[in-house]
Amino acid sequence: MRAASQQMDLVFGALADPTRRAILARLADGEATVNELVAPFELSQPTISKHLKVLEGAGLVSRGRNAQFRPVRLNAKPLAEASRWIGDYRRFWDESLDQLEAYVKDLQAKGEPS
Amino acid sequence: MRAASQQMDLVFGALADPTRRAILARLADGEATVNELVAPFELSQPTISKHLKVLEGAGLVSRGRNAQFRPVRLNAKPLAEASRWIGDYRRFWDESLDQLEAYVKDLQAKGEPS
DNA sequence: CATCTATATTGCTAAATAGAGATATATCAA
DNA sequence: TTGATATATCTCTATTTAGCAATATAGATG
Repeated sequence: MRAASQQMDLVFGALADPTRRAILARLADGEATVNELVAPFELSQPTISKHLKVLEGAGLVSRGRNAQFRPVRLNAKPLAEASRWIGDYRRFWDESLDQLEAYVKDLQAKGEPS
Repeated sequence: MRAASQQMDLVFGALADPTRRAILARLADGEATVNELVAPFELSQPTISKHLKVLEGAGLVSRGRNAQFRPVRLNAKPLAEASRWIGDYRRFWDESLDQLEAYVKDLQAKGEPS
């Protein structure tokens, strides 16, 4: 099994490209053929196929078979891991520092809240 | 102002490297000097400095000044954006397939385009 | 079979990246 | 001032990446 950290490298690396994020956004509306994914971009078909390979390597899409089509569908599971990783930093952004300090003091004073 | 999409390229690109993720994890415990960040790795100081530049370019860390030290501290705000982006896909992983299908059917019943 | 369509693969180039060692700069301390 | 420490910058190399055009393959259809 691939180390979790390597998997994160692949997932975040895949998300680092705007074309690939746009492909995922498109796939959120349902599966698509490669040509359907090529259409909105001014990029060649081989280039999109390469992006799809990166997404597939990260586990973010999977491919089917339907005659000469290889429909692409979203597989969001790896995003759950990525979300969890980022979530560990939530306390650093969703409260101002003062509020965070107050919150921590409140925790210490009262015990476990929601 | 930098386009939001470019900012995401930088943030996800920064997170795609395990050394940089480890640096952020370390900074969650408080600010650190460059040498303190070098110590846990078998990487040279210039290499860590380069990673810090990438993190700074993504807005994920900021630098202070204290004598000859340039303390590095976490700036998690850009992670909020990244989290929001990923969050748009939450419904694809935090519900069972049956529930997802029900959700899609519900959308279709309400006339939401696919 | 011949051909058309969908997609993958190959081979290339240019640019970006991670890493190193050497050296420069800035500040402190004696 | 001299030297020590912290960090940045320069220059180089190897690897990876995004992109393209050309070509190969797989399946449908005339």
